[in-house]
Amino acid sequence: MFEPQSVDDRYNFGGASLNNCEQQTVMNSILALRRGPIRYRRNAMIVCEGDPTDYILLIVKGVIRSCKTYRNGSRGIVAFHFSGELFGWSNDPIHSLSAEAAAETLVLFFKRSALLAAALRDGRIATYLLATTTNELRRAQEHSLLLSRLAECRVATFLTDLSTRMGDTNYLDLPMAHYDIASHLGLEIETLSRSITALEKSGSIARVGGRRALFLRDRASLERMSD
Amino acid sequence: MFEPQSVDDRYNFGGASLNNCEQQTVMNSILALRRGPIRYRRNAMIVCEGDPTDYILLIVKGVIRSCKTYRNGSRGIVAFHFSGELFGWSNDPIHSLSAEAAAETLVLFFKRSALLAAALRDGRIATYLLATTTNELRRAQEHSLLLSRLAECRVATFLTDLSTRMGDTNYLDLPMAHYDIASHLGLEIETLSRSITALEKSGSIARVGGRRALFLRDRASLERMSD
DNA sequence: CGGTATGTTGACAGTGATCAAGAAAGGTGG
DNA sequence: CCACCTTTCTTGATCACTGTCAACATACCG
Repeated sequence: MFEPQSVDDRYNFGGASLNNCEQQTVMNSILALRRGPIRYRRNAMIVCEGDPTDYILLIVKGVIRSCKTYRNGSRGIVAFHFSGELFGWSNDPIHSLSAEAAAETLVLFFKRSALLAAALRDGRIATYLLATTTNELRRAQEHSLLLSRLAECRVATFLTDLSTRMGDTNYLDLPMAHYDIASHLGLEIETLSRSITALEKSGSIARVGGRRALFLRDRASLERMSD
Repeated sequence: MFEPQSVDDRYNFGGASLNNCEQQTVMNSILALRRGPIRYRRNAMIVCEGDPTDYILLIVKGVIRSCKTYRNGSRGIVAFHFSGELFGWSNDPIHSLSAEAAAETLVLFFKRSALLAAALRDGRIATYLLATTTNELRRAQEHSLLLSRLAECRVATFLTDLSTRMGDTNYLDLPMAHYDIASHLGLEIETLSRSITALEKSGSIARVGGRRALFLRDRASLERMSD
């Protein structure tokens, strides 16, 4: 099941509040507990709502959507997670959300109990986990604010945030499907499509090539919509 | 400025993943660092967006709204915080959100640097902070899901959640103004008012007395809307 | 007892959802 | 490499939900 592979310091644990040296030490302590990686194909279920919270995930490569499925089959996407992000920490014994591969994805696993024990022993590990969770919280808060705004603004903000998060070039190759983006933004895909078209017509963005790639032509105007 | 008062174990640090005994120890360590409490009148600004994140807050009594103010003066409310909740932890040097009293409120303060130092020294303290932050994250996630649903459903869910959070009786004296609830739910106050009226007409809730108190007459039907 | 802040109700407009059709991209097998 | 099929995306027409504007009612506060 698990296929170990060499782990080097390419792994970036995004945004902890420790200094680099400490972060390195913490990272090594944590990585010593790893299992995996495992590869998932697009749309594969990685963690299901209701599964025990025995493992924490670290994304090596790809994109995961964290989502909830309603009775009627519709899906709400709480967040996307990218390479280098650690998530799935919980206080409860079972997951309240599913984690699914939004694209081809490679994932490392960490036993929750081992991490917790390490955290109690070494405050730096706990502090590191606290920092990543605090980051995620802030993202969730900003996202909930976003959902009260107009469709075009939600899309513009999503695009600039995504671009920043993925390396800050103005060429943006959307790694997930439109229907995933739409769910995440609380929109239908038709509205998402229309919003993209509107941004294109206003000159803020341009479609590139045949695939779902975009060029952020006027980032300032996109960001102006987000205030 | 700070008016120390006796601190006893009435303070409940809501939802940590430590056992009771450990939680008690941690609580005492944390409380030893307290400053305050300070009293705030309704609508008073406690922390302003952009303020340094030097202090963490513990609500002794009352309700705080965590919110963002836009250029046009409108306000988005990310969350409400109640008695016993600790919040305001951040990775950044400045707050991204304001904290304002949504009702008469009493607050204790903790120096962030002292808490962080204590957390690095004692993994249980860090783990405790991690648990409260994880709770807050989960709430924020569920809230963002809620915002994609119909107005009446948002209101129904808000009411049952609030009732549960405030002690689980079916009499619910709303501690904050309707306009705060509306902002929190991404609605206008007119829509909130209409939704409450609709829930009342359907028999799920009833208004009580002259003040903003409600009786959850059919909790099951309210919860059925939330799936 | 007024005066202000807050909440309710109605009429109408605007945004986004839904339904429907078609176009483009990606994958598969010949 | 092309034909064919499926999945994903785009566009249009219509409808429902919520926002906006306006008037009024009620609670709150000196």
